[in-house]
Amino acid sequence: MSGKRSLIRSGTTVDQMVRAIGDRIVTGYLRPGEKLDETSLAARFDVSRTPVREALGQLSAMGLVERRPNRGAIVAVVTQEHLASIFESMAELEAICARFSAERMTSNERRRLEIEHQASARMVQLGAKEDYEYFNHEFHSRLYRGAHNTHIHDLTVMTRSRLAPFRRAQFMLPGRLAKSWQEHDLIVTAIMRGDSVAAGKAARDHVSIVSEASAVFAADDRKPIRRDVA
Amino acid sequence: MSGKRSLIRSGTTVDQMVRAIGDRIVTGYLRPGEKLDETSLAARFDVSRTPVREALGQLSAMGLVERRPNRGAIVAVVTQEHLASIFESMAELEAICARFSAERMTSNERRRLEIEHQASARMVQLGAKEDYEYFNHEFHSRLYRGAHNTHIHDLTVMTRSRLAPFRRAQFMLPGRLAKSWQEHDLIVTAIMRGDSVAAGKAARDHVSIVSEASAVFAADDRKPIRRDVA
DNA sequence: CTGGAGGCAATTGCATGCACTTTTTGCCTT
DNA sequence: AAGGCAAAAAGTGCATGCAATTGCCTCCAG
Repeated sequence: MSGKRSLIRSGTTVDQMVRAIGDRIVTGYLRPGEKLDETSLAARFDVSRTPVREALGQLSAMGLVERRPNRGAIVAVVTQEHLASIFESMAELEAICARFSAERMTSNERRRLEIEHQASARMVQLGAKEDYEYFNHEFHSRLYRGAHNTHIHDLTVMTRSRLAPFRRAQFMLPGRLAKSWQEHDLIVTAIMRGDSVAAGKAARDHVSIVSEASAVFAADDRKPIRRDVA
Repeated sequence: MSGKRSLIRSGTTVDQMVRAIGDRIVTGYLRPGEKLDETSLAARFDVSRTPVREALGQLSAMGLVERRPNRGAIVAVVTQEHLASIFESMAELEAICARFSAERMTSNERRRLEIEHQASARMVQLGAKEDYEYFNHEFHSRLYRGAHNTHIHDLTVMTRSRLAPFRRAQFMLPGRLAKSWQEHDLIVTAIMRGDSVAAGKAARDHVSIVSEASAVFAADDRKPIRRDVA
């Protein structure tokens, strides 16, 4: 190989591959079921097959990629049933995070949560889906961190990444933006008054609704269209 | 390299390495902090460095191994704080599994759970720690499966494997065996009568107690003794 | 036309080689 | 004797090569 691959940020080549391929899966650019050819990927990213292979192995360990011995790797394909189980897990995990957050967030964390949440109200008014999506992501991350439990945090983030391809389109549903904000509001209120039970319930309900909203789109998502790899 | 490595069961070489190294970590044969030298491991298992590298990468993705770029891999070392967070997560996960189990187990599953649980009472009477440990493991696995949620199952099993090195010695504590059985009994009873709330609480409490029991030994566990790799 | 056997191309799996980074060792200076 | 520096040793990271497996295509028999 020749030219030093530029762009893509630091870390070892393997890490870059994990991020690069993982991103493409999580963002839905690579569809479930799509073939991940080592040679093409290597060529596409201008590296040898070795780091690509290692990356695929790690992604497989994370559940984003499915590997059939001697038969190549594909983007993990989840059955409707498995997807439901992930969503349900997500609801429970978020409930735990919210519950712990209500009990453990520092006053600083509570303040920030409230402020950012209020700020996101503006995005709703403007109907700025993209921006709200960002706020939404941040909002949930705050809950995960606010639980002050590293392992739960990791599990939750991991689970969220597995859902990412399926929940992307959720804010396309009319009125979903405002509803989402109101659901967040319930969570925030509960957390602010330290009501862990209410916070947990609100968070669980929130995810359940997202789950249903996403199910609408999941139906469309089962044509593993073959597109150029990258 | 020469002789076909025999023994260790099938799958690709990488999978074998993942299992072999993972087992040694989970069973405590390799201690947290211990260096995992690619070359030695490769020599020990009579394979080249490549599959060992891939295995280490996957184990790292699973959290069992820690990888410092250019500086080798070590068995993941968890701080007392992180360990506590894993135990706490475990308690929550088990609570979820027990709760779902109470709601969803088939009558067959309930029957088997009860039967095996009663059978394990005999191990307690005999003080057969090893045997009880096996029953214990099975018991919890039943709960995980009984939840009828693949993803929760996976998360829970994963989390359990991370705790394995630290909870090995729990049954060494005098009287722990009988106490453990009684705690199981609470869980079983609640599940049998479909009381999900009680089942969840009983499971959470059970793990919390194990957590404390293990903490006693965790203190001893911080001499990352260097022993021969395998 | 269907089903299957055989061979070929494509792709994976593992081994090896080389470059680069980190760590160690031994010498020199203060 | 302690500290620092430099060169060597060790070990990781990636590329490449080769054997083995799979999947496909063709061709032939029924």
